[in-house]
Amino acid sequence: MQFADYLSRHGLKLTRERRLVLNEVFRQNDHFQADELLFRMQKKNVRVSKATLYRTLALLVRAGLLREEVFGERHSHYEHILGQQHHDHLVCLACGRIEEFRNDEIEQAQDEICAQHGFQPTGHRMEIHGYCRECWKKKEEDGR
Amino acid sequence: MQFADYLSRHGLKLTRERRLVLNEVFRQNDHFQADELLFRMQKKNVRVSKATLYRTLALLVRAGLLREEVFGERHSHYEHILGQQHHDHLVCLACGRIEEFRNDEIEQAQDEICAQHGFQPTGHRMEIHGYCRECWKKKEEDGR
DNA sequence: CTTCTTGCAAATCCTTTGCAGTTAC
DNA sequence: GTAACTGCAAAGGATTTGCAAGAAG
Repeated sequence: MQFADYLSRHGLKLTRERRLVLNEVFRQNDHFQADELLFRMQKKNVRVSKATLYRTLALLVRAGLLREEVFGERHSHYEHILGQQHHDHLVCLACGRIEEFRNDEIEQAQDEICAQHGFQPTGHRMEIHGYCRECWKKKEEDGR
Repeated sequence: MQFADYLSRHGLKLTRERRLVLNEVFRQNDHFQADELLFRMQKKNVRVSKATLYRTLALLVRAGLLREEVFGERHSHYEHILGQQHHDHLVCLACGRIEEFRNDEIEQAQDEICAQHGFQPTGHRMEIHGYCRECWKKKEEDGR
């Protein structure tokens, strides 16, 4: 298991709590926040402390199994990496929903920009903020 | 003055403190953080409380004079809008320096994506993370 | 004069840390 | 065994808020 490997390679231990968190993380199908995950675990009577949850999420990020995103808010969102390819995000300002997209032109243009600036990229983040179809419709109907 | 207009249109007052903050904000040539600004003002013996500073920055954002950016960290960065056109950012992970760029292909591709998703954009953020020329060179020289 | 503002300190939100007891290897 | 881990509660950083006193219009 990738996580187990990462842990042993670094002299760390695979504990009951880490297994529980890992399990729940990979049960999520999209973006989630730390306290959401904790809440879901508590509902199932899976007890892990907040401290351990945060510590384990950080570990999963370092192990390359989880991606951390900050969407212009003060808390992090996470999404797991399960054979997923890179993508970017549309963030709805009304309902908070996050849609994903991927566009090769943008990816290419980025490489060019980096080359022009002598910049060595390690990653990027791109978000488009606005209103999703439903929320925009609602806004229009409310007479703006 | 744009800010004065905004204030009176909204029944708000142009106070000494707001003038002081506005002044300092437009003296910055690039990205800054709230506490940096406060520190600079304190050095000049321009006294404004932290609370008022934050309240005024929020006001300037609402008035459309200031742009708030969150660069994957937990605190905001700001930059004023002074006849500046829209641009995106290259963020160096080693020295924290922020370079700006603009690319029309990317802007266009974004419009297409929004159209495809029925998404009504209000703005976007794009950051490329990595190492600037100098920091990359240093890294290479250090034997990686 | 009335409403909006200010500064202060306390509160908030999310996250991290110190520590004493507990567990994986 | 012993180094790494856990939960707790307290600390942390950035930002926000309640309130009584002070200015703007």
